[in-house]
Amino acid sequence: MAFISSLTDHIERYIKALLDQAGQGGLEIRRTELAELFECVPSQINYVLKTRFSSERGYIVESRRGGGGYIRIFRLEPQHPQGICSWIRQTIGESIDMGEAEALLVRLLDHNYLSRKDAVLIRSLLAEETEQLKPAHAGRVRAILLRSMLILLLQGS
Amino acid sequence: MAFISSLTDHIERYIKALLDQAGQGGLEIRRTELAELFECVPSQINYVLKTRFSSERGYIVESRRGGGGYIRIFRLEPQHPQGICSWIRQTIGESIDMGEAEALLVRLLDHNYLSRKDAVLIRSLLAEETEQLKPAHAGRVRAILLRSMLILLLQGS
DNA sequence: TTGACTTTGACCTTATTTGACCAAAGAAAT
DNA sequence: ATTTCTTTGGTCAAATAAGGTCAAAGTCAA
Repeated sequence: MAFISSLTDHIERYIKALLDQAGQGGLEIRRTELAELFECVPSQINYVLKTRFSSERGYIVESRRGGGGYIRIFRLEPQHPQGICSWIRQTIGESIDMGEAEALLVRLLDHNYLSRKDAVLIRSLLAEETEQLKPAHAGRVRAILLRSMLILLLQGS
Repeated sequence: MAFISSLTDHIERYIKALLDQAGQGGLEIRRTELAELFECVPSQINYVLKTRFSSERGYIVESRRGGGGYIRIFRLEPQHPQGICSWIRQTIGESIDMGEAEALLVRLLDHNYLSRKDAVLIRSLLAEETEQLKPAHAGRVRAILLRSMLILLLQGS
């Protein structure tokens, strides 16, 4: 951890300032332009994106190659207090059984992060999609499914 | 947000706007005229049709050469007797690759079943959760995930 | 002096744009 | 009826324009 600002820190701050201006809808940049602005190699930009704008940190990055290529950066506004989403990611982990999943749903329901209707739907989708899987595999699929559905509901529009 | 747009993107938007106006019945264009309008070579139009108006994305394109030649474009409504969710289940099936998934998302976006933000989130979750899986397995997980997320959004509260 | 973080560069993948050449369908001429 | 333009649209591959990956080399604090 450097005390003085590294190039990476500067680029990070620059992008975050742009995001502040951009508001909703996200921000679009060209990798080469940004690299020229900071007089660095283009792959430096990828490093900044990977280390500072990861989904764990609440960002989504999409990009396209070729003519008309771009990099888009979206900041997920935490509309629910504290880091509920990172807590969910932590709690679910690699694999989760039905009992743990149920307990998690109940907690989210209790705290009104989830509507009753959505909880019912999630239960039935979890059951439907894992019923024919071998238990060990079912746990991993359940984790992926539950994590994605919850994050989608909590962050989506 | 000022979208970066390639020529292809502009032509795509132009055709989609024409289709919106045209309603049922489809739309007829002259390849050469369109090419002149956008000051490009005629084969550019074929490229746009191939990449943006594929049957995977829900379009039908027919054409005829010679004097009085034309290109007709029809947009298909996603339709299933049991409703959009059944249509989605059927379309996704047991396994789906990223290209098919993207086509489905674009199609739902085109028909306003999905918000832009939700589409971005879904894309990112699909990528994140399948990136370390072997391709064959990734396809099945992607199918499960995409199906669940879409149904959750379309049926939920 | 080691370990984590950063910086660089060589090489790779993908999307778009262009142009030369091909094929079909109607129109005109024989 | 058949052949020969003329008018369209189709195909494909090369050139161009992005962005991605990965590992080696460099830095810096503990």
